[in-house]
Amino acid sequence: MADIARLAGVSTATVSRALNHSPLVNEETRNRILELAASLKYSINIGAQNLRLRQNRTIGVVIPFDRKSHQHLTDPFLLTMLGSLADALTEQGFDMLFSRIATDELGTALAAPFDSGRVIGVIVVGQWGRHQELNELAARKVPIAVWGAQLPQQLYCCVGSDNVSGGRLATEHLLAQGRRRIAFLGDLDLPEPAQRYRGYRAALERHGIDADPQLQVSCPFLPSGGRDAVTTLLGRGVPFDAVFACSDLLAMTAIDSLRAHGRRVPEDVAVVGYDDIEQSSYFHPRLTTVRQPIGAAAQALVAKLLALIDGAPAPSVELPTELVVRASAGEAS
Amino acid sequence: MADIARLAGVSTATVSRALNHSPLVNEETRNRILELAASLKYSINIGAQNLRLRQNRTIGVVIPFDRKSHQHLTDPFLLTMLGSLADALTEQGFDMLFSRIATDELGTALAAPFDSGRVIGVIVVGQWGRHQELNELAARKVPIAVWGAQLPQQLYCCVGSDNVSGGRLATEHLLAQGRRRIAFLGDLDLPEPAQRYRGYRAALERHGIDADPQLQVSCPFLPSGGRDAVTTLLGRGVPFDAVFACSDLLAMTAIDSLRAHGRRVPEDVAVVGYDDIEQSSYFHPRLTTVRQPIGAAAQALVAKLLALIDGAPAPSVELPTELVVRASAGEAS
DNA sequence: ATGAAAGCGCTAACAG
DNA sequence: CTGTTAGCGCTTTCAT
Repeated sequence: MADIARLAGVSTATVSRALNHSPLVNEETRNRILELAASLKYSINIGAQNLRLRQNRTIGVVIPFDRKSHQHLTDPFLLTMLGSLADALTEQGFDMLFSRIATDELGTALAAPFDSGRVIGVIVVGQWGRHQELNELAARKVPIAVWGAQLPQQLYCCVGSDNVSGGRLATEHLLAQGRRRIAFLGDLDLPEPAQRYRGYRAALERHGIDADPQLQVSCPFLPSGGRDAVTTLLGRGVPFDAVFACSDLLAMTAIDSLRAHGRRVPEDVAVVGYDDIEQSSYFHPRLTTVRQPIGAAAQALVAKLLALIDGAPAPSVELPTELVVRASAGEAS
Repeated sequence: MADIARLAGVSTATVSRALNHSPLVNEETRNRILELAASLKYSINIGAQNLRLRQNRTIGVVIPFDRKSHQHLTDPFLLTMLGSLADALTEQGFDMLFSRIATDELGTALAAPFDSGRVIGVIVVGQWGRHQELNELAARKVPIAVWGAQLPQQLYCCVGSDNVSGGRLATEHLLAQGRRRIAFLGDLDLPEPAQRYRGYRAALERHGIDADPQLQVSCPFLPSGGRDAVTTLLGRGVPFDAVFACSDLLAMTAIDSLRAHGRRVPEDVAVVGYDDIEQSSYFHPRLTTVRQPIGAAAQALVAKLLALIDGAPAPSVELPTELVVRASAGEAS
């Protein structure tokens, strides 16, 4: 900027004003400065500007990972969420600082980019069993919006889908297809699968069916999850004619594995997934699944976070959930 | 920092030194300051620090989008690349500033985060037909590493796979399966598909087969691409017994569409994809595809960019390409 | 071992 | 309309 001031024969203050399109500066001068800046490919140093203005238009996005298992980021649901968040943020004129943090460091590392002034708020995808740490951040007034499940005593703003009714929807559909031995795939230690399980239980109960604990198998949201779950299920020797998986990734890998074991889908085993990622529409058989509106979720997360940053209240929301009937669980009922 | 200085009864200079673990400061004083900082959840303002130190550890990552078609970021290949870049960057201790830019603005907008000092280098995923603009940036000494195809007169550092041999590999495999009418799906206006097409042509030629232009269909890397291509192909009424698609996304949506049209894969039509995204291994039929090592690619992009930033030379590289034989094109030959 | 002071690149009173 | 000056939060000589 000093260079430009010298070349234009004015003070840096004038250059600053011109660059910011202040009406105070003479049009001729402004044009001269603007041309000069363009020809030098000069662009205001945002860091210095932020420092001076005490502002910032960068939002942190964190997708945690589990140190033990989840080395790489490959779950299509998470990836799609990331893409949608990028789109939503771009649309609002914010930059996205993306980072991955190990779940066991969430408590300390999550707020670092905020405390150090790099971002003005953080979006976290998933609770990862760190409800308490997230609550502490919210209590500290760190602007934070989390994708996940609503929990009791939740201080932080949470955006999620209606997991209980999602679980109910999926199970009711399977029951309507005449299935009675419905396996449940998902990690009950995580809030979202736990709520979906409640919906699953409720639906069974409504039909007078006892839930068989042998049909519930815990598995992480990983590609190996569906495969391992099927192996476990088969190993237990319990009969089952349907599977409700807590994510489409799990559903797809389970289907692949069932097929490898000679079970036809949906004839022998009907499968319902959760998420409705794009791939579900061209997977074979096309996946029947509980739709989570990812695009809307990303928009909501951004909107909530911006509200929080503005000091406005941002109550948690549960996005409506919807069953998308395709082929993997038999025809529409 | 001023607060801490006051509370600790020292100057900000000492606080700064203590926080940076300078050996110059008395151990007792340092501990007092460190504790104070921890209890206040204080963390150095990175913006100010960067300004003063004239440094920065943020890298820009850009995934362009085509204004006309590609509204949202859903291609699993791109998403996986993004995830891998995030992992590679995190591993090296760099932050990632992610942005989406319309292809028609690449020339001007790509360097903005660099010129404004927000990032010290940029990774661009895909050339998007903007070879010239990318060259100009490189000529301007903007540190930039691009995922794409090597082209004549390329000034920028490019990391890509060996597309010609990839195309050859895929086609040879199909030929070895006895297929002779091989459709090619991909946009020849883009450098990578164009190179893969050269490999395709070379393989056909080696077997004394004339390439039928009716078998080449242009389609963008979108979910609708494979479907539309199949419709076009069927509409042309030309017989075909195989498809080589320029991405797994295209291959999968093409397979879905073929199935909808009553064609069995691989019996009636053998299909080979390109990329080897994770989903290919649990798609049905499991996809035979040309593997692009995405993780290695991300590592290479980061390494190249860091070299460039250090002022070191960073020659372009072509990563080796490999055929992964699964089920969508028949048994292994 | 610590403090005073200057300055990184920018903007906003305040004068003129 | 434009220049002077102070200061955003930090680090680093240079003194002491």
